[in-house]
Amino acid sequence: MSAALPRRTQAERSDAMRQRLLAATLESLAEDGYAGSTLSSIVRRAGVSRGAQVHHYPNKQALMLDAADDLLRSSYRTLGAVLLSVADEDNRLEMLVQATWERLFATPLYRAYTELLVASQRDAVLAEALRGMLLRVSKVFEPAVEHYFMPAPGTRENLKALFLQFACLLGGLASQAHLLNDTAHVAAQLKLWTRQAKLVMHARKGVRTPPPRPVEWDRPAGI
Amino acid sequence: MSAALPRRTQAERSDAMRQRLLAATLESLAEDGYAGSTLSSIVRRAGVSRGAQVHHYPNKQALMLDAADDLLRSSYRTLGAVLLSVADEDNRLEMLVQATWERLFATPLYRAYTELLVASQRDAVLAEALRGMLLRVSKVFEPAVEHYFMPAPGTRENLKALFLQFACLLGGLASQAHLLNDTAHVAAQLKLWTRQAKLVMHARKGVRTPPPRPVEWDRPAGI
DNA sequence: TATGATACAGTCTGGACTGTATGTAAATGT
DNA sequence: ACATTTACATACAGTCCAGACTGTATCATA
Repeated sequence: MSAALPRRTQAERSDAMRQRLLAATLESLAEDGYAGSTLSSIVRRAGVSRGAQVHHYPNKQALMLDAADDLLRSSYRTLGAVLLSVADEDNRLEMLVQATWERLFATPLYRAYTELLVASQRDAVLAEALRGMLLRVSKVFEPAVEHYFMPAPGTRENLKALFLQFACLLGGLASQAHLLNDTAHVAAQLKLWTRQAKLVMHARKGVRTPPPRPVEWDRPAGI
Repeated sequence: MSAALPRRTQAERSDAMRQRLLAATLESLAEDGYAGSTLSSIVRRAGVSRGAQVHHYPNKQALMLDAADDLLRSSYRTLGAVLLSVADEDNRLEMLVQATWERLFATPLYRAYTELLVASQRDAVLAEALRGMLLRVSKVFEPAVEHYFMPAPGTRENLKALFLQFACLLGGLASQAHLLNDTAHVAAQLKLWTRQAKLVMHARKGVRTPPPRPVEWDRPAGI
């Protein structure tokens, strides 16, 4: 009976299908890795046919590029939520560090990102895409940092460089976390960086409003 | 004529063949990635036949495990050379940081390690092998750190944690270096960490002898 | 030097994957 | 209502890979 299929419009059908495919792709990247994410396994995971995928994405690279875009977009939104969540906190830096780790780096989505990142070492198109997306993310993240924090008086620390260090540290930590049999190492590392950062920066007093951010990134998908 | 083949012993033949296969495997890992390193491509790169590989390694995983062992062993030796090279330097920390980056992390060998690391997320055997090897490396590196450096007076910094941070930072940096179009970022990050580390530690005065290290790791190959 | 063991070479096959080609249903425009 | 476009489904073709298999050369030993 067509009660379960209440006559969707073409755009709705396409969007829903693309969504399912992208979600399945990111899941598959996190679980099975880049090479293990075959088109067959992805459509199986998404519960759709092979034809649906080939209709929306002519080849594997197109699907991966769109998945990367979706991933970065989603991460941006999470980052935004994290930044909002620390807006009125007192120990803002600790909260930011912890939340960034828990909600961004210690997630399946970051594992998917790792796969794309490693694959981008041999795929120039993917590399260029990731470069552009990261640039857009940082273009919004860095003002947010300046919005919330300032160099400690007497220091002239480059906050951008400090947070790039933070990102690299968390990335390296996440990549090797499964080899460190003691999970306390991670907590210790987060504490360590927080302590170091506090030496050269602190939260701006009285700032409780979220930083500005471009609205177009809040839309779930599509340009 | 057998002039070109001066009657090698069996062990010599085997060792030479394994060496060629391992070198080709690590090359292939760095260039073509884990999934791209097929047995066919590896033996082609090594210039040997398919039968040679299957004789020495019953399956792909065995080859990869031995390659990982060879990689870690080689990295250990490089690390040892780096530590020796900074033995009588005045600005020891800067030298150590720079040399570790240039000779360890900014090399094809580290790219091969990255591939193995990512693959180990889905290969429990490989993960366990890497874990054990890393443990052995750190068991030697950490005493060397204590040998060369000490916490700055007044601080009670954990040098082990600090160098784990260093390793994670360099790892993350190396993984994303190809996306940072400005190579100055890397140099800035190395400087930044050096500056931070100097706040809490410094080189031991008068120490010019290399740290102790187990001899068995100096042998080029084999257990 | 005869015999067995080891090292190496080349081929075959079943399976899996990507891209393509063709067929059907649903939605849209007129 | 009907033609056309869009969305999806299924079948197929060509390629590639890992492991198995068979054959040959080289070495060790007695």
